[in-house]
Amino acid sequence: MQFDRCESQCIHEEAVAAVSGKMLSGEEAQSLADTFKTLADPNRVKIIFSLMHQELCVCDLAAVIGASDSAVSHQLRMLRNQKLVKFRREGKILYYSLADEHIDTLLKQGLKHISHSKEWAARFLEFI
Amino acid sequence: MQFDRCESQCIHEEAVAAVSGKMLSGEEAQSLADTFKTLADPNRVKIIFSLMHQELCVCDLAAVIGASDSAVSHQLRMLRNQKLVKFRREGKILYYSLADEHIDTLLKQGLKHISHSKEWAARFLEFI
DNA sequence: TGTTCATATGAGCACTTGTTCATGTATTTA
DNA sequence: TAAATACATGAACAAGTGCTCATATGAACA
Repeated sequence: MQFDRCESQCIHEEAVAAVSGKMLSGEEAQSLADTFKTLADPNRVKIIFSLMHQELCVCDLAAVIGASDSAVSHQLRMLRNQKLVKFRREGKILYYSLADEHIDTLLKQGLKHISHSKEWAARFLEFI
Repeated sequence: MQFDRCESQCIHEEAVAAVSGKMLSGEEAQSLADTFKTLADPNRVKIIFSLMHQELCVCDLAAVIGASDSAVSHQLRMLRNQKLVKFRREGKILYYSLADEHIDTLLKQGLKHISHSKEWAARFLEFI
């Protein structure tokens, strides 16, 4: 492949070749990164965490996480684009909920990693 | 609680109270966000993905993901700080590997979410 | 129809992120 | 000890993010 593009002398050629053969494409890595990026903000984490318990409208979410309606609406757009949440309309009110159960698992897996270093994380894993 | 801080009129009070009682603190939400933020970059995703297959040194990683040694080193620091990777020294060379098996699961869970909309993701889930 | 309310959206701005480039550090080897 | 190698780090800068504020949309109701 393009070993010549590498600037270093220390390459283990077989290892590099083996892993390169299985590597994600740039676009694939970007998609995965975008998925995690969606959960890479404390307010969005709080939104997902809230919706794990029950569906909520925009201003309920704003009240729960302590942000403005507008800020929450902006974040919800991102969560919608990444298909992490869905909504149903009832008159003027939009009720948001998680798009599927994988989101739930994804957040729990994050908590599981944190529980290695922080005690509080283990507590949440018991109750959700 | 601090319902008076909310700017809206549409609050479902019981729902907000119920969820508020279980809500993550700001610090806790930040820790969770930081965990996901660590995987929110395509080059870091590629690094983790590489290390799922085998341990690699810094310049191997640079060759595999197509970035400079320096860029990779900067990213590895972040992955180290968040305890996603560990390393062992052998002479001048540092061999990096995943810190534990939860990282593996975390990335797979991301792939599982993507596989809802992208076919390629399902293929990776079969082989890793 | 006009008003109100719940939510969405665009512009603008402070802050953050990821890279490059130059330099520093630690280990091996001459 | 001096030079070379593998990696780390700091500064600096372009690009991206998340908020606020002002405005738009769309549904209900008088």
